[in-house]
Amino acid sequence: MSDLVAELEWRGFVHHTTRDLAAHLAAGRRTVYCGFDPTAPSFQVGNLMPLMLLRHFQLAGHRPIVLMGGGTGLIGDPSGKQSERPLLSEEQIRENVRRQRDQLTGLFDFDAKETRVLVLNNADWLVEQQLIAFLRDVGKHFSVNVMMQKESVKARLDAGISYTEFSYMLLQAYDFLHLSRKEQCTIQVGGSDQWGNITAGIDLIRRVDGGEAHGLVAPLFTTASGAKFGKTEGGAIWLDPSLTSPYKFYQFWYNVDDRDVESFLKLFTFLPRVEIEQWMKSHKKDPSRHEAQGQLAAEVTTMVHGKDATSNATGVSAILFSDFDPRNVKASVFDEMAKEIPTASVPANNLGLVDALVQAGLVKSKSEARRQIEQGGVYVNQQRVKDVDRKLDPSDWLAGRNLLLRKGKKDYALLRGGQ
RNA sequence: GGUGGGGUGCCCGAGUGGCCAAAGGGAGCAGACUGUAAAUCUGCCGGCGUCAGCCUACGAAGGUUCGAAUCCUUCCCCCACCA
Repeated sequence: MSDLVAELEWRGFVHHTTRDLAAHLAAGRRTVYCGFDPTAPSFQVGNLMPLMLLRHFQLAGHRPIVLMGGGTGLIGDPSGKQSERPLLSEEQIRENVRRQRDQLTGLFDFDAKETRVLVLNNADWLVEQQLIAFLRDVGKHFSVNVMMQKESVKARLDAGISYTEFSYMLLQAYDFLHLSRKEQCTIQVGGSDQWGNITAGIDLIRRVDGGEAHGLVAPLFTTASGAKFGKTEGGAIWLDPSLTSPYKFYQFWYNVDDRDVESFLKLFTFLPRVEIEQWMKSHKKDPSRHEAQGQLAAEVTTMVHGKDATSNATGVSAILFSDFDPRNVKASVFDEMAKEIPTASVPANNLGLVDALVQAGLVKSKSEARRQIEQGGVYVNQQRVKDVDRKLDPSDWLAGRNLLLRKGKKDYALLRGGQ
């Protein structure tokens, strides 16, 4: 386990660490945590990076703690944000915690004897915390002057920051202290914007308990094209299959820029170094085969959604992106598609194509639907349609009740209706 | 508290009485090219529509005017300098 830091460095997880982290890890089994504020009902691919980090620690023989921010989520972390965020309701946070918790199942080993992952919720110790006691026991160890120097605060001095968000750092520091006492946790990991909060915790542990603690932050992630990672046309890519279908999820990874595949394979799969190097070798020889992307997509989809989901996604992808005639597709295959691509039930008769596009969710408004048709971006059963007044008629329904709508190159939806 | 500057579409930003659904850029979408790539080029980019036009929009609310993002009043918020 001594070469964990080297392994993480090679994979690109290390932006910054405390000085003696490697020695600290080499000396024995450690407990490491990462916090996640439940600001959404699901994790998204952006959260995958710290989750992978924790999992690497677990694989290397350390014990990971996933800390759900049921308490800190009520306050709001100013780190990396340019403006004050609205407060989320308590019910919202509770619901988000519940849903995100379920997504951890496939990502960690819950059964290992010594290194079993621990999932905690800081609402359990923060919500009941008494204000006066907190200010006396914790607040006294913080210097406002130092806090003002932290990037998360400094960046907000112009735009403004509420006292609530300003206090966030103390809560996160206190979490670390709490976990170091209750769970002998000595390491905290996170994204690079968490560095200030992590060192705040390390300082607190040293001041209050004279304890030693460490931190590691991953680099801020930017894709080759400069776009924010994890966002596509439709918005964020979620881990929850009801928000982002496994097919869409698979497609997200399959479409990764050539220039990014290598770092993605390192960050988001557990493939060993030699294997990644092999994939990259064949990728460089002929990028057009999309082999590395295919491998990446299969690995990540399997990790998050399981083997069956991956084979469905590859199956549907193979059909949709081949030169196929939907007229020859069997009803059972449409049934498979229906599980993976957006599907809408519509009346069978006399529905206008414009309305169909809206109902299928491929466009936001009728105006946009018309525009897309006029620009040649709309296909009914893979046939381009340029007639804005086109109605769907009985001959459009395949295998009884299926109609494949497409907008642009790769945006599909299935309509079900017909007789 | 005082003085000055400012709040425009997803973001940045021009626009100071009609020609403004609002220049330009970015983002996004579509088309061509291609490898379900990148780069590039072209088009689109508030909603509704029987394509004539209608509705909603330039911090908020009122007002002046035939007519306002543009003028006036009040209010809210931000920035700079001064105290």
